Amino acid sequence: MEKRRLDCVGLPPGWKREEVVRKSGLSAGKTDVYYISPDGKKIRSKPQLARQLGEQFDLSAFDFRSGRINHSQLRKRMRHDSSLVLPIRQTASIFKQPVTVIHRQESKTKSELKHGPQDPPKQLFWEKRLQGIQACDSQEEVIKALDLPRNVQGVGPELTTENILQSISAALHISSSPVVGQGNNRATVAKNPGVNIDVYQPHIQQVIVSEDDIRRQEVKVIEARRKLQDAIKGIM
Amino acid sequence: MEKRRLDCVGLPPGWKREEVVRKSGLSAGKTDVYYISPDGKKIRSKPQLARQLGEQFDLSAFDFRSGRINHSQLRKRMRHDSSLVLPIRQTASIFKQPVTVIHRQESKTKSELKHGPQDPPKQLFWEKRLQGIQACDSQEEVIKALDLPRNVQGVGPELTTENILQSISAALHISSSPVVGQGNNRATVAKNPGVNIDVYQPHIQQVIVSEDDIRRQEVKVIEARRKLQDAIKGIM
DNA sequence: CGGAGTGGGCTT
DNA sequence: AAGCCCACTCCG
Repeated sequence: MEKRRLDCVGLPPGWKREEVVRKSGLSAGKTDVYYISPDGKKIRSKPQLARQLGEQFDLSAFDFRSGRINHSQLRKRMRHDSSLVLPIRQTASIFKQPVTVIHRQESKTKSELKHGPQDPPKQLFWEKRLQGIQACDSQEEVIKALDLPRNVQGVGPELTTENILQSISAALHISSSPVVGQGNNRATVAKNPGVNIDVYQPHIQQVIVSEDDIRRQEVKVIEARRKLQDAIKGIM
Repeated sequence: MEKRRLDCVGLPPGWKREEVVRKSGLSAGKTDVYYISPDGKKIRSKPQLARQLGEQFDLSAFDFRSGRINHSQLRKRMRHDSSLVLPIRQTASIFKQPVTVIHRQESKTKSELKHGPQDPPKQLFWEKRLQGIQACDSQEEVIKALDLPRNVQGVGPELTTENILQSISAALHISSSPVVGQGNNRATVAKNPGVNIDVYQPHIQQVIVSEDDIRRQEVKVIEARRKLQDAIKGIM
């Protein structure tokens, strides 16, 4: 029998993946997938793989059948919990990676908490968990990240451009109220993020938009619309 | 595991029904129902059962989960179509049974039919399809049919007490106008049911209600109310 | 490869 | 939201 044994992207080095096609019976034509551990042991299911690898590995996003990290799985989970669930960095491999958990300062007493429906506490800087995850198009080409305009400035500890973009995207996606940035300035926030950060706003300073900015944007939009019209005329 | 495999009332002999409770996972506690065909094949859904049994069986009123003929299904259909749908006898099994179809005499021409919204033709004596179906209480004890008062007399061919009761029940249930019985007498109807029967009325002669009848009924009601009051006092 | 047992899309 | 179906997983 011809078998394809290949190193597997989502797994530690040394692991091989194998596909076997069923040749007869009711399930003829279906394939069974299994994995060969570095020491030659045959693994036939995801639970078995998890047992073999141990606690250090997070297989929640690993698709056993395809052998890849399943991004649609990730999206499914996110829908249920907009602030994500676990303080575990989301990556494109199954290695669990340490992440600093920053607890929000709890100023409320228990009796105060009893009144009204309680929102779960929002983690500060949770967008950092998205670090290293990149969008790609249908051909799996990674889409280049945007550059930030000069007047958009991060507020918070060690924020990369990537972090800031993710923070803004998340705010636009999740929030139903205006996205305006942090009211407090950088120095204040640095002193005590737990108190001085507005968790409902992205980690950027408030951006001053001048009349000139608005006018320039209007010109751009009109320009873009004209180009689109021309393009459509060219097609029809 | 302990399984209850039982012969199933609504199905041909030899079929067994089985209930399995889900023990783990997100759906723990839910039950799955399946059926074992006489040759041991496991059937897991109603469409699959229909495929297995073939055209000879009418599962429209069969409730897969409970394994019974579903009378509430029947009622649901009646709401949409007060004269029922198919010229198939409704029984307590899923076997399709032959039934004599009586077409209503069509005196209208096609051009006449074009005007206004058309009611579907009402079948005469369709209540006969209900023959053999009996009400039962929650302990599955069959509820004894009522006796008819002497002044309630059937009008129509070969009507049993059962037919008449069903006809009256159906009229009370379906009709929004007064239920008064047939205007024409028995002899006239017997001559030509298609013409002389009022399909919107039950198959009974009009009942003469005298002043005396009314007075007797009033006494009965007052008596019943007093007894109910006494019973309630006894409880509280 | 079969089949019990569960997940999850789709319908009501 | 609840339930029905189906397809899949995982282990014998």
